[in-house]
Amino acid sequence: MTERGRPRSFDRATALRRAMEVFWAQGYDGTSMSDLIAAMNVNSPSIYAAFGRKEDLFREAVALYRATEGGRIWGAMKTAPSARAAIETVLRVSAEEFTRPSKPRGCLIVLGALNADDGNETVRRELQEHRAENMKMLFVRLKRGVAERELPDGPDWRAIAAFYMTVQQGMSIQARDGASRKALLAVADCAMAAWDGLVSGRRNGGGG
Amino acid sequence: MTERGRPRSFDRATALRRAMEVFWAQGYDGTSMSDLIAAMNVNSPSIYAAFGRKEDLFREAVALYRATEGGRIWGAMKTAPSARAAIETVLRVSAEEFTRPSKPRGCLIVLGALNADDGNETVRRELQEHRAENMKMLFVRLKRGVAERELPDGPDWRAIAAFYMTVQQGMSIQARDGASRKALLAVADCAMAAWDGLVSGRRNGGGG
DNA sequence: TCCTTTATGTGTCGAACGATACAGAATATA
DNA sequence: TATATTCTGTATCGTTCGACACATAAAGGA
Repeated sequence: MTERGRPRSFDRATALRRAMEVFWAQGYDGTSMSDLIAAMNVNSPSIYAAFGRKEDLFREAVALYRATEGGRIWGAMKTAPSARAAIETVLRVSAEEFTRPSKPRGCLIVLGALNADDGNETVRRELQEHRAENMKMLFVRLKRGVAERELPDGPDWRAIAAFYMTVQQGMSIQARDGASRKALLAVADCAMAAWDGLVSGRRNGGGG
Repeated sequence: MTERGRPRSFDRATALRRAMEVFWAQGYDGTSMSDLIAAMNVNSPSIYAAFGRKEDLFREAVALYRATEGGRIWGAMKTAPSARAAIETVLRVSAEEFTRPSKPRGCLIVLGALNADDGNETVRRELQEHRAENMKMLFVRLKRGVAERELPDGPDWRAIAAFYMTVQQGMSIQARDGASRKALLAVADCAMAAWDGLVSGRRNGGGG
């Protein structure tokens, strides 16, 4: 009852990682089966046998991305000593991951499928749900800070979570456009400059 | 020497506007000639005769977008009474435009062509240049504030311009994901909460 | 009226798309 | 060795893609 039949001639994990990188660089629609065949170095019948349809392969690539890159970015949500440190770390690690040499720039979850096409509606909605989960994670971390008396109860924490999520997502576009790691870290610093004002409830400064 | 030949049976400006909306909603790659034929209510040979290739039509649609939507968003850069007001207005008008009912959500310049495909490299690079122009416009407005003694000379204005550009671009993704107008306006407010700290040179607040 | 010019609708081109049929090769089990 | 099972490479399916040939229709100018 071990493995019957002809053994697989390629390493499934390696092929999946290569597929992930292609999807990451070119998006779901922008990646053709020809691209995958070339990158994975596996012929199409073997791809279909091992991973199912293109949509299934993409889903598995997204899962791998979330387990690796995503883990590096969002891991701080659980390990950081404070809500503020958690958010700052997410932004700073994002800046680093989005500009890692020899890896695609930006985030697969953000850039993978933004526009609705004929056959990508399922995939697009799934990525959208992942983005919503990330924002929720941020919101929950802030509310935890409130519950633990680390943060005050006044501010609109949902709006603040949306703000930092917006910055983190915008960084993907900046990275795609060639922004340097240093530039993205500076953007993260600017975003954190809003923290004190947001926490203290002063939504707008009075400068002019 | 007036118009020779059979007159055009459709209104060119109307057809272009409809093409713009389809590109806006679905992106360059996500929009097929069939989609355009249906939306413009014009057969393909007439489209090619009036606008050239799909790429040319997209370029003209982008120009129309920049002249209309783009003008509403970025017009404040020249009319606002201060650099701060200019940026705040850009963000707030973006929030409104990106969530206008019966129009596609988000920004065509940001969402139109993010991923590299086979034949969209030119289009992608042009949108990227438009995004860079917008950031430069923001930067120039800030430097003008410095030159006019409205703003101090110390801060890293390039980083600050990149920050607000990142927020504005991130708002496109939020809008695509269904964020309400109110939510996006709150994000804009949060971004403006960073202003005083950024201008005064305190990059990070000390909270914790 | 006849000719030139321009636009239209039908139909279709070659290429690329995602997805498989099929026969043969390589393994475990009987 | 024989059989069942699984994977591999070749070749191709039907569809859709962007783009265009062609004949015809509708206008102005001679």
